[in-house]
Amino acid sequence: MPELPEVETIKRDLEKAINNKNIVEVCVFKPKIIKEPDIAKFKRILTGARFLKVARRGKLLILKIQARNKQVLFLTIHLRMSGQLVFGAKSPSSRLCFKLSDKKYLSYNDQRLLGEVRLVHDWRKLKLICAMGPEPLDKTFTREKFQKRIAERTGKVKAVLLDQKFIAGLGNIYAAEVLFHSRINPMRQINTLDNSEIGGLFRNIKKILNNAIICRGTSFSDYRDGKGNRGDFFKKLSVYGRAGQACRRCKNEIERIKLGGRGTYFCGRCQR
DNA sequence: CAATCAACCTGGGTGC
DNA sequence: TGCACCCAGGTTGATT
Repeated sequence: MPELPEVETIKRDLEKAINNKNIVEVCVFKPKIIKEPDIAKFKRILTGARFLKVARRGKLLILKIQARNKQVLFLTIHLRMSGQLVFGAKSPSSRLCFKLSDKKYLSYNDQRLLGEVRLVHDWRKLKLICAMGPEPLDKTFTREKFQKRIAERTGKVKAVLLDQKFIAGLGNIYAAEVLFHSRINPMRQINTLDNSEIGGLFRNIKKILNNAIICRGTSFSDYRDGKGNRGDFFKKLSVYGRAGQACRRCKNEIERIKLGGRGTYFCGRCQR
């Protein structure tokens, strides 16, 4: 479900909502999503702990916490396909729920149970984080670095964009949108891109992710922000989910194919 | 190796 | 109504 703009939106919402609040009670409804061997210990450590900060790396949410014994820990949450982290009321689809000191609830909802919650001393040591590519919106992620990374890769351009080791945070929606705006066919081998195509791809990654954050993400079906609301970027989608509809640029029919097991949308006339 | 596929899950939609 | 598919913002590991 959530890609970088959605996770960033949740991060910003939660930062305002839960910072400096204490956890009064921890309810675990589906232990499966908690990737810790001892659920009782997980609950024990978190009960009475305080939220200090919310951060994001790629699609991973990182909640900095201080336990009762003053030890600093990190609750990491990967929402995968259908996870939601919502502040406010209790939810019937809740899998894990924190009752906070202001009597409100922070609820982790996840219809498909594919999400992962961990409690760690150092989030930087997580395998997922160690393997993760650069943050696309970071100032240190330059066109030169992007070009260099492309030069050492092979395979279809869309598959590379989806690879979190190549770049962190792009998913199926934004990879499709970035390729449309860059006028590159998703099936192109990445080593056939010329300099101007690489430049366009680089600029569009930053531009589209930034625009999507401004719109508070894309709610296609079940994405919700930290307050339980939908995101507005779906109104701006050019290709994702638009199979059979007219290309906004050339009026050709948008195609849908399967690439790397994922639904892939593109305009066969605009994207070469 | 690159590409494909199944697995992890639940639930909504569609067509017979 | 029922049933048998197909689909879904992700990731990983096995196989060809």
